[in-house]
Amino acid sequence: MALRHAVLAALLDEELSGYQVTKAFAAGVANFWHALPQQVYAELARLEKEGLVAGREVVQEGRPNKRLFRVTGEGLAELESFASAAAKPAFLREDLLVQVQAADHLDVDVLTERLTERYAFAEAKAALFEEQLRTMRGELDEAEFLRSGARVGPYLTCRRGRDFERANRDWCRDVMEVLRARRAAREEA
Amino acid sequence: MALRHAVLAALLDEELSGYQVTKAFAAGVANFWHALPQQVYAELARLEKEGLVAGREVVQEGRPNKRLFRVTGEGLAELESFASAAAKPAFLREDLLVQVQAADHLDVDVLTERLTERYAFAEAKAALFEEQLRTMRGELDEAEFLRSGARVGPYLTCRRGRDFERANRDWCRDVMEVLRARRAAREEA
DNA sequence: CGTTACATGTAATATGTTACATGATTCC
DNA sequence: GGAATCATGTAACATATTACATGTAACG
Repeated sequence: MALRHAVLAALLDEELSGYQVTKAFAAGVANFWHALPQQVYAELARLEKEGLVAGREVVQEGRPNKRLFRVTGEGLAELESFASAAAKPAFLREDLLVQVQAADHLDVDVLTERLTERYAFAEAKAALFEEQLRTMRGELDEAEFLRSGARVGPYLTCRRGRDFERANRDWCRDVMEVLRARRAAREEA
Repeated sequence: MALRHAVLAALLDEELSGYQVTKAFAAGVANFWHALPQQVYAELARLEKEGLVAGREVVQEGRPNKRLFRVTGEGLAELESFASAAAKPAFLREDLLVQVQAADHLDVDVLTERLTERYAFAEAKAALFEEQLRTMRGELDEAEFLRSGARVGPYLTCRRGRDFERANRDWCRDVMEVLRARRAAREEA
């Protein structure tokens, strides 16, 4: 049970609907956790039943009504106890790394396609995170924001996401270069 | 179904027992995939039934007998078709990021403990990967190995693992410094 | 007039985790 | 004498994915 904590953390600073939490998991939060809409809705229902979040109906016109959730005192206590326990080590799962692991047995052109796609994806995601960071900073420069900004948690995790995607991008570039050079060497021989 | 491809990729360059594959998933392979022994044994059984790997019994004295597995032609074809399809984007799951996301609502000392633990873990893992890289390179320097080494796939994925853990380590250090400075500023006021 | 965004779920299936089970050998 | 390594699983439970279901409104 750990999705619950990711959901609680996402709801800490603002009231959000299930739909918005879902969006967060598809974008920013996805940087450290991943979940499908169905899981988010199910988890919110469970959290509400257990009193860790409280929902309120918001009637809308022109679009479906929604329910906004906020973290309760009990929810915050749950997060505190979660933070007291040792974190499980990270858990990375990347198809592309499996494919590169097998690189010596696979077609270079096919792999290069995959690496090119991932390069573009990483670049786009890094840019998105960078924009979110700019928005959070507002008018302050980074050092000043980190010193005196109201909330730095989401900023620090977002920065990790940006750097992660930058590293992915650079790695894709390097791997493509290595595969290209090895092919050139083979063709010479 | 993707664990199967991670297992196949791990078996590409050498014949391994289920136990050894398990060890690989606990160490190096864990850098891009993660699985418990039970899953590995179950997956190997399934792969063998489907003809993607072939196992052979090795009788041992002083220790239990074992079965060594190698990838078959069909197994390699399966990997090729896996590489032809677009890779799913990475999938990161890190408790500590959830905890830092909530940093502004949690106790700094508790979080610092978590960050210190993770810092040490990342450092140790990066060192382990570095050692594996040295072993793979042998006497060659990196550039030469990448140009002319027999198999570079495992090297390239291991390098990504090393850099990932180095980035984690640096991030932990930076986050602790930010939290420390903010507390100092608060205590002054 | 087709697609995307908004908004929320259920049901069936696949995958992953936890607990349990066994038993010899080597290292501290 | 106790823990770790070698070696392989089964069974029960929890979590995640895929497919399906519904309906309005804004955007191009």
